[in-house]
Amino acid sequence: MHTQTANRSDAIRRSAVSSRNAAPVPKHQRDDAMDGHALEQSMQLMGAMMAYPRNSEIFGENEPADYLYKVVSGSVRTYKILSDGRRQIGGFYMPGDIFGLEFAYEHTLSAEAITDAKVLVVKRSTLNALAGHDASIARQLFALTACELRRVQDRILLLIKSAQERVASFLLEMSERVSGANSIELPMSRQDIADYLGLTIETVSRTLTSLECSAAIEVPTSRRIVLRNRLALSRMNG
Amino acid sequence: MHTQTANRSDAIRRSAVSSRNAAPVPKHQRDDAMDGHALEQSMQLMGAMMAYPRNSEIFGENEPADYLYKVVSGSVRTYKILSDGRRQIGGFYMPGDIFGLEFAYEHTLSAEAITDAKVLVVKRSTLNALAGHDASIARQLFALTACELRRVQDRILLLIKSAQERVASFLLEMSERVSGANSIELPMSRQDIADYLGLTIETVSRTLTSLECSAAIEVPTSRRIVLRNRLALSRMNG
DNA sequence: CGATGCGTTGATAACTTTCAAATTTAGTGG
DNA sequence: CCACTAAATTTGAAAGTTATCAACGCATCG
Repeated sequence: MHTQTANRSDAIRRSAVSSRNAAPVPKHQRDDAMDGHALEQSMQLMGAMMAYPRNSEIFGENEPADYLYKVVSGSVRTYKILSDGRRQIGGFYMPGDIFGLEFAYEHTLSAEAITDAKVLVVKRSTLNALAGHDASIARQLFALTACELRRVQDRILLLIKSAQERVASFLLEMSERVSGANSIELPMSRQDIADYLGLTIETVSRTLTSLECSAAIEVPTSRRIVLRNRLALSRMNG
Repeated sequence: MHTQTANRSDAIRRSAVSSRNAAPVPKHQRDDAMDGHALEQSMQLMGAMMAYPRNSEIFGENEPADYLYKVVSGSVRTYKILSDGRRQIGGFYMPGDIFGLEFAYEHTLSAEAITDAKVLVVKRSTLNALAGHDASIARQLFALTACELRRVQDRILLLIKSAQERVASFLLEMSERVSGANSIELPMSRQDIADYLGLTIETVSRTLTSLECSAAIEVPTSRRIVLRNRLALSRMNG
């Protein structure tokens, strides 16, 4: 089923690159990237730590994609502004996630800090050179790319579904990525969520209310969401 | 479904023989990788030419992604069946196009011949080995991947738009890819188009009718479409 | 305070799907 | 080659979903 694949790819990405992240990664999910933390260590070693204030730009569309980025703290969104003014969010990145991996010579998206964020920045050419010497780094870069592609494909599957399915999928995805626990602290606004899911903020808000009424979730504050009935949410994923 | 695998290994053995008769490659496919035809030539040389009848499976989801495929004649669709029975089409591939480039160890999509098709099949490991020796091949593989990723991202942008915008975009895309001319012969059914755009066949049909009424296109037969007003179609793209 | 930004809620309109039926096209056997 | 059946496409009417427009509540911050 669809949820399965989404969760799986997330887990792979996180297991490959994240270890300072508090959330423990179940063992079976590690098997996909067995060659340890070579990439992570390299990034720590060669990377520059940068601090970005809330809503500041990390890179812009059409800039050369010379760097790879790893979120250390805070969170990040990538996005694109369409000619009609609408904004499509490409993805959200949490501590441990790697972004900027667009596999082209220029960025096709812009990136901004959602909250104040610390980001490790590494020159791509450096990593490529390392990959030439260390096959485990090459494998991890390959695995990251495969994950990114799968993530984008999963989003396509998401976008052909109903509003309720999209929101439910989003909550499950965030739960996996932020903590794995039932209580989620969302770093992003309703508008961010709407632009990610291809909905309006009103529809997102109404859908959350409706999920709350059906006892699938609780919304103590607008940024905190508690999953009360995961099974019900999963069933909505088609 | 399973005959294919048997045929495949058969054909691979007599690979060098059958790869002589190559179809001309559309120009746009070349533009993406400037370092000549190294990759193309390698595929011709090392690939096995396979013939797939209409609607037959080329590979299935979850099979190991050991091969790369290049359409020589006919056309191909990749797709995924969702748990609710809906089908999402991942992409259409025309002569000259390369598919199966999913950048993971297993296919995440299935592939079928839309029409009777001839396909050049090359072992991925062979290409990787070649890429190790010939940087131009490596560059072309990289460029292909970047292209594929961008195509998927563009589709996300498509899926958040209205039915009219999706159909208009689809027609312009097909025009680019099939011939560049205004008259398009579509190899795929309305259902294929609908599953590609995340719409129903009725909506696709109605939208085409409406575009015809507004004189943007002509539909002499259901499979042939003539673009009468590209500008109008482009404007719909947002 | 009053202003401002964010989120929620309501009413209505626009759009897309669904279900049903008519029409055209394609394939098959006589 | 025609007739016939099956499949694909188009069209219509009704229902369902989401967007739009407008108003309201609720925090935060000068």
